[in-house]
Amino acid sequence: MKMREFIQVTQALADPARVRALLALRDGELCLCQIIELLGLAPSTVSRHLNLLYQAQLVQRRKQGRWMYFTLAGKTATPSVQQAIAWAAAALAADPLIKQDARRIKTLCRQDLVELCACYRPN
Amino acid sequence: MKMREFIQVTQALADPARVRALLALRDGELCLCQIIELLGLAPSTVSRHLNLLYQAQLVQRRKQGRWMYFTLAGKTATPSVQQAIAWAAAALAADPLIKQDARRIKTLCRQDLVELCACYRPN
DNA sequence: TCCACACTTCGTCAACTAACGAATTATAAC
DNA sequence: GTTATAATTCGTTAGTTGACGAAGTGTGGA
Repeated sequence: MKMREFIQVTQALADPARVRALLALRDGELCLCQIIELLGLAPSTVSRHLNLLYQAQLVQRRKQGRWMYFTLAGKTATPSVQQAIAWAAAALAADPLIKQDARRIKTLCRQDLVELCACYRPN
Repeated sequence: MKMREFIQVTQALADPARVRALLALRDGELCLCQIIELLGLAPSTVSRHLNLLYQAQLVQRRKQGRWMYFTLAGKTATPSVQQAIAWAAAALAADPLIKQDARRIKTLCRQDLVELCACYRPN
């Protein structure tokens, strides 16, 4: 790993919203709108955050219809990136906010995607 | 580790100069003036960088006379911090700049401290 | 006591970042 | 096609960061 990539990873991990989004993916794939709901930030802001995580190779993404799904970077990522994710997860395992997020994600996953996306829209 | 501490660590690691300074300490203690010489930055800048590393618990420091010595955080640090250092060292083991630094440090350590401090001072 | 000097703190400036909303793109439904 | 909508891009604004030099602090030597 070159310095440039290393800094990209550490910078990506140097923002609470991005770290929350990253660790929210531990239990599997999430749609962008679910992460928007979780973080409570503007869609454009969350989109930008996830793009930074993607640039840093920390997450993978796939587009399905109108939805963009994200997962943690798996075997495709370099060992250094995988270790970074493992470190973040271990370091923050006991963090109250992260634990609360984990609970909220379970609820979010039970909701219909169309309904969920509608709730952050300002009608 | 709480979110706040985690972000403090990732932010500290999100700057090339600070990462270089941190990894320069792998082979043992260094004086601030040696790190100034290594990085080629203004003393005030380097002092601030090392203070951020100290705040993040990544390094320890001790004052001896006029000199301030830094070492990597050892057993005093939390496991998460130790793992962060180990990750950074492993991830950047092959980085050209870090390898070059390691060579330069060997030279720096052979120089007299008084002489070395003198060479970054103007005239 | 005075000076030299290693380091730190402070003020300043330029560059970067995160947030938002508005406008745009792309896809699905009608 | 036309419309609705999930997501992205762009422009703006406020706050942060990294760099420097000048001034301040504290320690050791003359």
